[in-house]
Amino acid sequence: MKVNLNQLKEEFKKYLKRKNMKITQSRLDLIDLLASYGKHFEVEELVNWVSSRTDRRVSRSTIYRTIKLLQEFGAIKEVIKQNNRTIYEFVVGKPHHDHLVCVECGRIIEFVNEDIENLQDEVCKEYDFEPMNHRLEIFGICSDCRRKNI
Amino acid sequence: MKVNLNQLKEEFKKYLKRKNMKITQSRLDLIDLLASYGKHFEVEELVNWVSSRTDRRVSRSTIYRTIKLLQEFGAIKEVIKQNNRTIYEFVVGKPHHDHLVCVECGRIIEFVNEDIENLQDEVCKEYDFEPMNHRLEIFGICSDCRRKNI
DNA sequence: TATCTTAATGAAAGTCAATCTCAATCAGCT
DNA sequence: AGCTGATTGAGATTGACTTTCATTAAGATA
Repeated sequence: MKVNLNQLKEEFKKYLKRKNMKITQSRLDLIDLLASYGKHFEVEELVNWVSSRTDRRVSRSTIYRTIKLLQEFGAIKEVIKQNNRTIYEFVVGKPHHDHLVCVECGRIIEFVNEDIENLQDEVCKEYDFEPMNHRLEIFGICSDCRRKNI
Repeated sequence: MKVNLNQLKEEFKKYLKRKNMKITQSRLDLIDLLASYGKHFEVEELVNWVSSRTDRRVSRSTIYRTIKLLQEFGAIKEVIKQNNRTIYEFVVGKPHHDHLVCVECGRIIEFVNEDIENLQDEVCKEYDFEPMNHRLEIFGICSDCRRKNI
């Protein structure tokens, strides 16, 4: 999936201006870093990865703060919440999808299902509820782990 | 929704025996307490509530340990994970359902939708994934809060 | 029923993700 | 270039949850 990073950053700059926030190097760097990380991540994992790079140093505090900001902006999402851990995903350029999570090996399988999305919208209408986002996690055992357990 | 508490406790006793665990007063008490609490709860909330009762004292540790046990047994479920908080529900005697969560007032609306369940099963088959449980949270603004904001 | 073995319990300490504090720094307006 | 207020980083703090370990209780056995 190709993401136009420059375009994304321009939109983020506009977003920051709208909120009277400043366009800082750390914030723009974090977008590059996240885009190049290219997989599901936990914040502490990202903190370690970023601090291991000599070219771009961003503190733990700023990473946490920027993650929150990028979430509001819509570039990343909390996709799995399990065992006091939060797994995020950089979602720019990806269609909405949900996740199968193997409780044995931790494998994460993404799936797209329009029908489920539509049914959710219907439910929301029924309850006069305005959805902002949602998270569907299906926990279970993946095929590999089932084979191993036989 | 009527729950046959005695029957539930008998099943729980069998479950404990199967696992070579002991049938203790605290464990049985917790089932009564949860059944009488009758709403979504957080563990700390439960700890406070239980410790405010003079008739049944159960320690924080035991509550946490028993909550985990009852989850494995299937009597309670983690239904909402948000902001480092976990909201549980006593699910005995209730059909499977999912939740709309108002991010403004915290209201939780339960809904049942067979079609969504069936589609999830199809997705799992497609990926040869054996589902154990799932959680669908739809975050948004409820009708009351939208009215207030106008 | 008394004894014995082992699991369960409670209190307190520990863990860990996440947030907060505050002095120093930087963005960006004038 | 100077000014103002937002941002940053380092470390302290919070809060949910877990672990430790000495004491207690379950429940099997005699």
